Amino acid sequence: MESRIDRIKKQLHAASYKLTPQREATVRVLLEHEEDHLSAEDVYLLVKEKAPEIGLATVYRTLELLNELKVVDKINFGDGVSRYDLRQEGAAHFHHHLVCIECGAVDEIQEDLLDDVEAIVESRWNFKIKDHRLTFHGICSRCHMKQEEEGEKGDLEKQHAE
Amino acid sequence: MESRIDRIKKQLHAASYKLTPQREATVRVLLEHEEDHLSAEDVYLLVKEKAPEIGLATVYRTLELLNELKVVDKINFGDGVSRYDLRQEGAAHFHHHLVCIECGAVDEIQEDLLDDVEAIVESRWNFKIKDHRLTFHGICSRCHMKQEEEGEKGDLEKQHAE
DNA sequence: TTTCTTGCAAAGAGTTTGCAGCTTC
DNA sequence: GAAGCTGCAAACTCTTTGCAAGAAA
Repeated sequence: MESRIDRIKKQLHAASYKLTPQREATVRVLLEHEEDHLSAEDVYLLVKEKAPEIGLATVYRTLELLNELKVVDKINFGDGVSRYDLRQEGAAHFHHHLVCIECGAVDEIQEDLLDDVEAIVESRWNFKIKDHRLTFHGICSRCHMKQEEEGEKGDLEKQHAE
Repeated sequence: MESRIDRIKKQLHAASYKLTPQREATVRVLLEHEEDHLSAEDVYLLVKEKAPEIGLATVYRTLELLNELKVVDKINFGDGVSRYDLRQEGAAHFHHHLVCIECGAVDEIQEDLLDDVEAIVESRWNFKIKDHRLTFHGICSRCHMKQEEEGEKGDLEKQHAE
């Protein structure tokens, strides 16, 4: 069976690039951290564990390359660092993100949800959409629950104080 | 009648900040370029025209301050520069953007359009939305039209060649 | 051989910070 | 005169680039 890395290799070859050991190590790190939103530095440190001789510049160049080939999407959550997110295979659109302003966690939404909105934008603004970025900032379910617990605790303490 | 700058002044005072001449000049530049998406450097150069002695650091500090007070929103379109966008007065949500991948133009969408999507996200992911960022990347109406014209021109040239 | 790729170090770009001096209340 | 604010320069962070050496076709 053809693995994901084989398919990426083919994509590289199709664009006349090679899958060098450094590039392979980088891709493997991305595959192993598909849920995360790693910065170039993050990727570099993880790749270094497998290929200690790799340089940060190579990681940047590889990520840039993968971005060109649309294997990864480069995204910025406003903290001044670019993050690299593996695109779902065959996904028509880039997925969305939920960024928690309490704990910093980043969750993904794979569902598109934007079909209707995009239809409106394309027709009303006569804008041909090629890609999108949608990020919600707010409080994730985990922090939400934690706050409710603390609220109850507070209530209990108040009761004790009475 | 109370002007927009007066209201911003009040907001500053409410948070115990002053509207110094430098801050006022910066705010005025933002008001005069409400349609644009200026970087800190852009703002700096424009403010310099009115207040040549101002320093870049002051502009950064002022923009940071205005961002805190939610007078402006800081946004990043992926070109490695932060841009500062005046928030519509009383707007519940940050507006959306259309970034043209041909000419780089950035247009704004003031309509919310995301109500339904946000309702789904809040209930299905149990995520309390506080803010959002939505940007579409694609071809703006102007470039679109230009391309069609060129297409026609191309067709004509083909006819001549025959 | 020729072309592509790499690691290193240096450079670049954007942003933040330390600090002495200046305002303002 | 205490507190806040400013301009300047230096520092810092993230990213890109030049280049000589190395690997692959």
